Amino acid sequence: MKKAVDDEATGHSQLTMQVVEHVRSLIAKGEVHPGDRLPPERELARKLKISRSSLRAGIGFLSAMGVLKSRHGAGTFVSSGPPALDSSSLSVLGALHGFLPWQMFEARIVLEASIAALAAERATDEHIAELAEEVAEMYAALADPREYLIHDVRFHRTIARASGNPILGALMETITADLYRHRSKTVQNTQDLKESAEMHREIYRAIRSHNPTQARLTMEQHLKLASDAQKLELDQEDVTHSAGAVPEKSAPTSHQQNP
Amino acid sequence: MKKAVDDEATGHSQLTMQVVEHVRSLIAKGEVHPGDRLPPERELARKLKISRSSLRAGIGFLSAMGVLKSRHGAGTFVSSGPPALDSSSLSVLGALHGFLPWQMFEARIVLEASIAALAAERATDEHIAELAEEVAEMYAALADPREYLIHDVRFHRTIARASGNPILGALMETITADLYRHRSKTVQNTQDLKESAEMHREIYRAIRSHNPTQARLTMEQHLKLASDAQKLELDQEDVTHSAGAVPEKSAPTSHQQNP
DNA sequence: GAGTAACACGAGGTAATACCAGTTGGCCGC
DNA sequence: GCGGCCAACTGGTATTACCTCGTGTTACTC
Repeated sequence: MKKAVDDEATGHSQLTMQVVEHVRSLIAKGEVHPGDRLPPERELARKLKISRSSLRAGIGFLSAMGVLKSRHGAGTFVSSGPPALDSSSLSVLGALHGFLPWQMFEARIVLEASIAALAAERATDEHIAELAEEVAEMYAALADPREYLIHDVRFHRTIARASGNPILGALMETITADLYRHRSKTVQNTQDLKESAEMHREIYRAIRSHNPTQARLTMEQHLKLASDAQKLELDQEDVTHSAGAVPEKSAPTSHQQNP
Repeated sequence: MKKAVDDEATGHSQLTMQVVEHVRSLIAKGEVHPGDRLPPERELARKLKISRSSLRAGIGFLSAMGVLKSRHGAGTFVSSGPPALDSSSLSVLGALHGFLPWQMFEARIVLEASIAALAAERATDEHIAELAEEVAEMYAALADPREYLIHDVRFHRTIARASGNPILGALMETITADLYRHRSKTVQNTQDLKESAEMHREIYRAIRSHNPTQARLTMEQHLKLASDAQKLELDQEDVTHSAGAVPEKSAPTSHQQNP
């Protein structure tokens, strides 16, 4: 009997897919939930009647796309949190096809603007209340950039949830996860944070009044500013790293992170 | 209150990442191009001073995200064609988090509409000429659904290229690839195709006249219709497959995503 | 001589096994 | 009772052997 759900020319071997199918059904049947630990590899391999190597191939596949996470010595766990592809997906794909930073930013803006518009249409009172809370916390954390960032992220995630479309949310997570890798080193000054908080408040208001157009616009505006700030960081990093390798204002044509 | 903002300890083992890095640099340095064949596993393993198992873990990782494709007996190849994540990524992720078909369609509409808008801003004369050609071929293939589909896909891909943002293009490819899996069985009748061709022509005209708003609107309109048609197919498939198992319960768990 | 069938070699796929390296928690000694 | 140590888990890596599939070559047939 072949359940072969997904043949396709992808070339993934059958056993690997069998593992994927099994894990999928485990979750679909509610036997394991996000955050749960899977049975140990040796045991699972015995149960599936395959070797541990093959099982590991399947587990590798799933963790490559962010569905599973293995912790050495502890076990293999189902990812919790918002759905998202593995952060390195885009990064590697980008290295292949030469994605440029501005394209990354633009993709994020496009996605989040549309998400904000959807959220303005569909947000429930609970969502709006959550957003209000996060905005408040942002104002309260103006002096603590690390704390601010937490609520910043939560704000955007809440909007994604309010949009009612987890797929768009997942794509957003995938992109931002890649973007945040460069960040978190340099912290913004209080000045910038205040400005940022105000923009978040505007976005919140647009969503609260269920005005998609306004939500889209303010979100675009917000992210454009944020992007510019981050681009500066990137350039500085570049200068710091290459230390005179390339003169200023070098062609941004090869800006991918490259050790 | 926990400081949840994911640590994103991806958990990918070092050796796996070493392989990823190596392949990445191979491509970055232009030593291999899309479509090329990589050295055999045994040889690569020797060169990287790691075991074949570990190498295979890395290769599995890369092919899981659609960067490499292994063909049994032939070798391992770098993916060619437009950049895209592996089609099964979204499929598996969707199975886990319960993505619904309409969300898939909506995500596609959002993406392609934005892409069309960008394309209207940036399309070069060459792009526009290509689009014109594809539209013409669509009209010429009204009687041959299979041929029509080819040019349909090409039309959308050309727009993605014209948008100047390969990242958005990759996301689009990822979603549509998943969507097309259900399709291609049932072919549309000539009636529908004619209508479809006309809409493509309208999109083309909006892009040619560099009118982003119009391009976005017509693209949205087009995809909305296409989605409706495909939803019907899906429903029929459902009925066919489950044969009266669950008649109308197409949405078991409305969009929940966070426990 | 042209076409085709069989073969051999090289590639990835799977398996079995041993051992390495973090995690965890219970047990023992102070 | 408390703290540190050790043992039994866990996943991670390495080694080896063998299977299956592609592909190019060779040899046989017509």
